[in-house]
Amino acid sequence: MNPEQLVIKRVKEAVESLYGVTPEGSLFQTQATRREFEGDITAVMFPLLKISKKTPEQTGEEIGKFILDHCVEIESYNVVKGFLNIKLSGSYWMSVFKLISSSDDWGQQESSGKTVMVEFSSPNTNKPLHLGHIRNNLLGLSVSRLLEANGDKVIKVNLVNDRGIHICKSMIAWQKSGLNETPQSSAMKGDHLVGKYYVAFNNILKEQAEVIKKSGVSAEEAERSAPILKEAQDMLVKWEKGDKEVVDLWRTMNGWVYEGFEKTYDRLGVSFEKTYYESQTYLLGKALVNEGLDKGVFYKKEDGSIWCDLTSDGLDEKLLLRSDGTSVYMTQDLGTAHQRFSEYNLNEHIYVVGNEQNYHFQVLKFLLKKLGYQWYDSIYHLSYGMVELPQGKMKSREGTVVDADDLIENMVSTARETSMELGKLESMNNEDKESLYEILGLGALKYFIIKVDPKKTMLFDPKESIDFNGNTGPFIQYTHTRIRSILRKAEQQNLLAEVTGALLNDKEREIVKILNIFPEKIKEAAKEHSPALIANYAYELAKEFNQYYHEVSILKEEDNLVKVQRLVLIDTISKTLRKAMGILGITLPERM
RNA sequence: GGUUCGGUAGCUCAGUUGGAUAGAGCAACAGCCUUCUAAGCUGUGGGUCUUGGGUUCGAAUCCCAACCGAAUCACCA
Repeated sequence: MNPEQLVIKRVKEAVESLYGVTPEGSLFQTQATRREFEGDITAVMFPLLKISKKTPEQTGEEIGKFILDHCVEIESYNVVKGFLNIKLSGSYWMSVFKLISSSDDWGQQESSGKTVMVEFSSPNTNKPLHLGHIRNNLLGLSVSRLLEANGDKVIKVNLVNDRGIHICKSMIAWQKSGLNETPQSSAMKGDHLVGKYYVAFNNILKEQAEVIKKSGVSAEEAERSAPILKEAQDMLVKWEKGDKEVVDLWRTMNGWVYEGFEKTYDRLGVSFEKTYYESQTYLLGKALVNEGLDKGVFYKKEDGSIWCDLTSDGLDEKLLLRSDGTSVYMTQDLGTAHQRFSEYNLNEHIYVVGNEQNYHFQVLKFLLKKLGYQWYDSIYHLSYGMVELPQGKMKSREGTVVDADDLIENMVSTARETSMELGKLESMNNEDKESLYEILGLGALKYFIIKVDPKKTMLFDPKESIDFNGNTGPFIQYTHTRIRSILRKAEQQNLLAEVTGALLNDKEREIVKILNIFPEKIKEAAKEHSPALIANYAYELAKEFNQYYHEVSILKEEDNLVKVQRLVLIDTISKTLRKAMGILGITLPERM
């Protein structure tokens, strides 16, 4: 039984026996005892005063004495103001320790029977991934793993925006260059090559607009009437008609982008069970709109466009089909949601999408509700904040966008430099070294981003991100290597790790307490959809171990029973760290 | 203007059923390596938890209002 549950049960028994009443459960409140006081669990007396009709101190004393006399699990108690601090017995904690250390996958929850779809990444195919996408991908990945740890079946999906005017822009610029560049001929990663032409398009557009502006029209009007934009629009029309030449080029250039994305995904450790392409889904949803029209929840304007009036819900009117009958973004999202809920038996559908689309998802849920689909409430928009730089927002026009591949490369280089400075890897071959730098660089990047609450706008300071000290991924990785190093030496000495029942000291007891809350932490984090909670947990555990490491010696401990039991403890810590960091997609190395 | 989300140490962030003297990291300063890996540990300084009301035995946390900041409210996606 959990310490909290145990204490609540015992306090309840005490209240019943002492005061002859059975109060409602909400009156029993516990919390972990603060460090400055002696004890493990603290029962709060204030809510019980109306029953005891005594002062907080007297109530605490009476209940404390009662449970001390009647329960073997309680070792001692003390009362401070209205707080009854209860210290549980060594044998109680020993039984907890045995339970945890004997688990082969501590923290993992049993199957919930739930199926959850997580959509994330969702890139456009006209330019490479940037820092914002990294936050999206890391969140999607870690939330997926978190839910799996929580016992859910997770289906990771990607919805690639592979069609539209933006990709036509890259195509036009590529055609106009006449260079026939390919990733092979240019030795560029495919997504970067296509991105280069997207930039080229915008440069030509700007030039043309400048010229037109001289004839006295506004800057906006000038851009709109630039010939190259017309060409892109014409190309989109051709694409929609299935023009062979255009479609072929579109396929080729998108193919380059996918090859490039694949490399970035691989490096990040991101994968999907299924990838959807907008070119195949953008017509979905029209039937649903007609359905809504029939049901009278949507309406048609004189020009033929179809809308939904959400003003009574505090929102605006929303367009669902254009007057020419073509669909908009929302139409497609209605369609894909419907398709997915029909195809899979989903208990939840999570969309990892930036908070600039909060309104969109709010509307989406209202529309589905109006259409009468019960599952509208199973949609969860995991809305995350923007990533800002010290100089402010990333702006592609000002060239302040942090490219994903560059960033990863920088982090790995920093790991390489730091490792070489410290010089602890002489015995390692080059291949192993390189893969270690990869693990460290990516660990630093991932942890840096995941540790902050998803919904908060976060600041990405490059200087801070390459600091591998303090609350960072490499700190936790380092902690792990320390443990592994001890365990390797223990193996060489043929020491058998074993729970011997040797008395746990204060620090060890503290560590067992932290290990013990890991399953709860996973449940809580899953409920909140927040991998950040797991990151903070891993940090707390790692910090606790490092203090322990400095306090006691493990291999030099003279009492063999204590020594071999400590090996079990640190092994359990290392496994728990691996589990926690594994949820975040971070690998813990054997040495560094 | 409407909607949504934020405001905690110089900086970046924890603090989630309301609980004791609000915690970490970075930066600054002072210590600790013939020792199981110093990417570590210990200590010092640093706070009107944006402001003002309210509820409560008790509020960073809940309610109301104001202020500041972000996003969004397209026949774009």
